[in-house]
Amino acid sequence: MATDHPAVEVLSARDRILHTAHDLFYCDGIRATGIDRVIAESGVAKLTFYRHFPSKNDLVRAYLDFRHRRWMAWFADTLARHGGGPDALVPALGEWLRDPDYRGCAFINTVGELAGSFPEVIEIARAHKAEVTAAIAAVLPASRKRAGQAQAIALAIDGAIVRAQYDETPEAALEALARIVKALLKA
Amino acid sequence: MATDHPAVEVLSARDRILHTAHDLFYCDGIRATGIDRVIAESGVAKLTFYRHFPSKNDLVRAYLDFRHRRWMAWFADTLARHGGGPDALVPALGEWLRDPDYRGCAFINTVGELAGSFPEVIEIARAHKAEVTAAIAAVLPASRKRAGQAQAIALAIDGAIVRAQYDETPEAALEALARIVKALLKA
DNA sequence: ATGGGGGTAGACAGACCTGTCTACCTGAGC
DNA sequence: GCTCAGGTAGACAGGTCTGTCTACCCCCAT
Repeated sequence: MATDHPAVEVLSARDRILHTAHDLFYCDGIRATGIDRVIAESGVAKLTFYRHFPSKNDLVRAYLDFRHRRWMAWFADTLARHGGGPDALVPALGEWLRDPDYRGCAFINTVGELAGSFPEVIEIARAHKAEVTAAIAAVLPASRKRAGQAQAIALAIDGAIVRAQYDETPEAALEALARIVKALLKA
Repeated sequence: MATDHPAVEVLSARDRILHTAHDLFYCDGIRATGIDRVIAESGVAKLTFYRHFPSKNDLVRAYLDFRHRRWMAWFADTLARHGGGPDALVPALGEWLRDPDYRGCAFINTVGELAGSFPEVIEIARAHKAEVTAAIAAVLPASRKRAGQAQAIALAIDGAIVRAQYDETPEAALEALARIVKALLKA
């Protein structure tokens, strides 16, 4: 998930805010990150910030949208790099889970944090996961069971994502995930 | 997960605080719940609160410990009610995921919310999940593969827990979980 | 009967939160 | 040359957060 962006100076104010917010929200959590900090670290004036994002919730929406695009592109690319078949799934995920900046799934974390006060994030997460499931289905062999298999693998991936967040290393999660994928595709 | 407690009046101040904090933390999130609200809703004086829990993090620790005991007891009981074998797993989980007050796993949510500022919750979550995995292993048939199967099922359960949090109903998650459990135990 | 442990009520400090507002600057297009 | 869109800097309001502190009270065991 290391996606290099162009040097900060060439980005528009809006993009600088969005990149900064992404990094802070993903790493520290949304509630833990004050608007003031986003403003300070993106090197923008307060008025400029509020012109682009009238409220913090607008920024949260933009953050999740940005994250969604970036993650889907990374996922498609990484699956392709690993051959684009069913065997690409676990190694591709492994790259992410082993990233030192890994902090879990932005959507799962945001739902856990904000669903109570900002329920719209639930729908956003559901839409994201539906696209992930479709991307998984696309690498599975065509068969009557493909949709069900993709659902089950997507669920197991969510489990691996969460487990890698509190285990000391992601290896056990990857091993369990591999076992599940293998059992599902054999059945 | 509906565990009825004795009438509020007979509880000690500490227990009243703990029950109130549990309900608010679990339902609304920890950061979203101010100490003042816990104090007001548990009907206790501020000084009393701070005598029992010198800081909010102490309350968080107590909340997770309380939740852990309550959940493990509920899980053991519910597995037993469903026959205590491998086939008890999905129906037992189903009872939880279908509970109208269901809001996901307290430990997963807390890690997502607080890991950045209070890393101790990661260890607490890991210890909780290790006990859950042991409880799962206890209902599986003895075999060379039992430990690995229990790990994989525990991971799939985490996935189902998360998925049921953002899906409109938990049924798809339960179906996918059942498919995974079946495939793993056949293999 | 009296001393003290544990409780109540609530003011207060100081930090941080989101969001508004004023005043000024700069550079590109007309 | 002037206008104006879009930027900067930062004071300010009003709320909420955690945590401290004073002052009082009540019940029970010594």
